[in-house]
Amino acid sequence: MDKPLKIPIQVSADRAEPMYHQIEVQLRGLILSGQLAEGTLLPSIREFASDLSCSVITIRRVYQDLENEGILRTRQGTGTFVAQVGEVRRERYRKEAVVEALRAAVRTGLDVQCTPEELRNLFEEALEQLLAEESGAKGEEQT
Amino acid sequence: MDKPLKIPIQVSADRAEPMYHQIEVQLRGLILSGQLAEGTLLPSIREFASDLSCSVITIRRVYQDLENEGILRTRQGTGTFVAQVGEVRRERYRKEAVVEALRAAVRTGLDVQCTPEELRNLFEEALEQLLAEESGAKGEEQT
DNA sequence: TATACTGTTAATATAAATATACACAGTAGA
DNA sequence: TCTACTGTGTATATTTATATTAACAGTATA
Repeated sequence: MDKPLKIPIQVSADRAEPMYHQIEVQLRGLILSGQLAEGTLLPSIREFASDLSCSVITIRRVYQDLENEGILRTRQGTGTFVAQVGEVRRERYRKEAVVEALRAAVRTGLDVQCTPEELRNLFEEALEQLLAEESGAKGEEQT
Repeated sequence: MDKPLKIPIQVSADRAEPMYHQIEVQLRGLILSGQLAEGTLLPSIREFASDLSCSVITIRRVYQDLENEGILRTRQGTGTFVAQVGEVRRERYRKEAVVEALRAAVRTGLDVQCTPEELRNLFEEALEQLLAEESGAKGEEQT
């Protein structure tokens, strides 16, 4: 049995975003980007909860949510693993949340009578800006 | 003093989306699209509440939220009006909600390691699909 | 001024989201 | 088997979001 590894996740109870959601987003990102390989044993809910200074139940919820999404597999008494999702299904899961968010945004735009052209421009702006922020943040990490 | 007009808004207590939010989205749309002209007197909170079969407080919240956004102006004892926002400011208000939603969507995409190209494609897909749905719904209204 | 409209405020009810503790049950290995 | 680990289920606390009532205060006008 593989040794469970330390998961590089940062959460803060101060943020408005609930703990379980912060964890889900980051863990999902690690899995769908391939940084956590299929079959990887995750920390036990107690160990992970201790690491992140939160309740066992919160981790339990995260594992359960991601299992329902199909990207984790869990067995009582044994542990929780990254599921054996094929490349195709992984792509689908990866896109689902994004598509949902994009649709919500577009819907908002149509509600206030944005034209398609206008929406494309605003999208491009947002994308450029966040890409810039991200590369900026990456650079600062090394400081 | 102008006669307050009937506002064409449809709400449903059955939907998961809260009442106040349904009303806000639609009323904001009517104002920012120019269908409700600047200076227009809106129904009193009691009359509007009666029309929509909801509480006075719910309408009150809507008016207050939109006043905080700067697109309504309200005076105790007199009524609530569409604010005198210039074309420039109206454009800004109109875009704000959309930009926020788009940024959230893009952030989600970057979280799961989408490439910019991929996000552009997904955005275009979502836009096309919702445009199709909308024109479809418009057509059915006449049935 | 009287009255009949406006919006306002405070106190409260209800439901949903978030987070928790603790007792329970399955699994693996000494 | 015993022990020490896994996840599971129940019952509950806490907070936030949503919605409400009823008494209050400003405004316009007959």
